[in-house]
Amino acid sequence: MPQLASQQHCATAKHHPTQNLLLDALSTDVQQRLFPHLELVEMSLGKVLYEPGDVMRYVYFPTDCIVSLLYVMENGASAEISVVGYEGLIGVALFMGGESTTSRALVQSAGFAYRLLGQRMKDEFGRHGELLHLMLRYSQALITQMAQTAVCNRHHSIDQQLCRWLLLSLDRLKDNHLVMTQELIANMLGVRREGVTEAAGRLQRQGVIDYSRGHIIVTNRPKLEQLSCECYEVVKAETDRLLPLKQHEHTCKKPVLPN
Amino acid sequence: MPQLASQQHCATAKHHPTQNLLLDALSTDVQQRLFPHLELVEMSLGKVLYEPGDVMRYVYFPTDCIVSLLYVMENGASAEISVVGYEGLIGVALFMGGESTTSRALVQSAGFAYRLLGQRMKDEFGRHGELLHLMLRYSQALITQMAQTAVCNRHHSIDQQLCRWLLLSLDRLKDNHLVMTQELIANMLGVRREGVTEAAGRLQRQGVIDYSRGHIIVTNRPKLEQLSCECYEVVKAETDRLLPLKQHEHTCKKPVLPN
DNA sequence: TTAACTCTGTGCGCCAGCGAACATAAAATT
DNA sequence: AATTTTATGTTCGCTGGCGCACAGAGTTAA
Repeated sequence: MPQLASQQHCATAKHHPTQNLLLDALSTDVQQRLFPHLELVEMSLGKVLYEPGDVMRYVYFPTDCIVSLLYVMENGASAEISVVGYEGLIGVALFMGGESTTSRALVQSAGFAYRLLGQRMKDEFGRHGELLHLMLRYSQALITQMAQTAVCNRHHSIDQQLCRWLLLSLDRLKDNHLVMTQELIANMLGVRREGVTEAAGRLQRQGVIDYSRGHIIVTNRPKLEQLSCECYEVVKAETDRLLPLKQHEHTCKKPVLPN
Repeated sequence: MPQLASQQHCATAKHHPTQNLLLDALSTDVQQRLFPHLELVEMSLGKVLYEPGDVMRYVYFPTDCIVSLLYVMENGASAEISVVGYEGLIGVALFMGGESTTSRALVQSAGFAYRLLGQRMKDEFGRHGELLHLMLRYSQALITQMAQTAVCNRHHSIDQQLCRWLLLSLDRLKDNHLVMTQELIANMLGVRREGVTEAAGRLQRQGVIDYSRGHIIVTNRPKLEQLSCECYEVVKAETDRLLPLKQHEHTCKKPVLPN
């Protein structure tokens, strides 16, 4: 009964490594070697994957969660450096060689991820480099995102940055629905909560988003993109260039996508 | 006459690849394969190594110049993402796999660098990976610098940022003397020229620096470090951790170094 | 139902940094 | 020596974002 088997497969395949774009982009050869070593883990909101200086043991490949890399200053204030979802991985420091970073990795939107022992990944690098080259390209995309975050922090208004941030998050979610308080967004952007309240209020009045108590729904994505600064588009374009694998429509995504 | 030979060596070795810390850190084995392919090039102030999107052919290993990686926005405003001197290289995108970046590389302080054809570098990667691993570690240090730039742009005053910037530049120079107009510093920091004038004035009055028409001399480095935000120290500490090779005192450097 | 708590809204005074306009002063050019 | 160019200094009004304080309003717990 292949039909039933298939169904069963579908059931267990509610989670599958290929839901992560990087894992999906690998050749079946590499996949077959690697996938047996992947471990599905639940990523609950607020979970800390690593703290600054922690020696990382695993790299994480999100399937449907979002993780923020953020830096926490001495006085406790914080700023998000970059954001990672099903298109990427957490833990580049493991193969970059540093083993740890100065930032903290925090689950920003709950879901799941596959994790892989750092050593296994390095072992695979030795084989013939396909995995390594993919990881490096992803790293460059991440670098681009960090660079643009720096630019955005310097030059753009909270309103623009909120738009950028919403778009980045949206791209990593299945639908237009974001579970996130203004307080948390403020932490990510490194601004006051009140600033986010005002910016969000303006977006609401313009009919771009709908929100209440920790739930944000984007109702007009084209407008959101228009209101955002160039930073979102720069990062997106460069990421697409570096990792031309995004065809794979994540799930039932984007009822309101342009182009 | 080894004495004379040594002298002569010194003369031609006014420029030598090992003046770059990364090249210096390689095993003699790798050095012997690589150095013959290095080409000494002059890096004049304002020279552009690459523009956003340019396909890079060479990687550059500075010996005594400083290069800024900066992003130029649609409206022409700019922001420095990171800064590279004799401790690093320009062109990580070449081996990361992207071949190009969204940023521009601009010579900020004139001097020299050795350049290497990208393909040669990749060829060496295949041999046994020592070069690759070093490059990756450096890349992570660069990532740290970018991340911290983002944080700094968000949270710190122009005064603090100027201190950070001066320290970063100073670390890459032979002496305490910086050739740089306030206008250019403003471009790097992504702020107004007037803002830099005021901040520099305050530093001058505090006896930390001495400047006039494009020349800045740091007279009290400890004070400068004290006035800087944490960002400088974070980057420095992490870079030292990732690349423990800096022993090699560049030249006649740091008459006013603490610790 | 009441009470405690969490999330959002709003108003205040404050200040860093902006943009613009202009002043001085030190090179560089003639 | 006179003139132009380049670098720095200063002022002024404006505004975005900050810190603070507090007021609803929705949610959860008792």
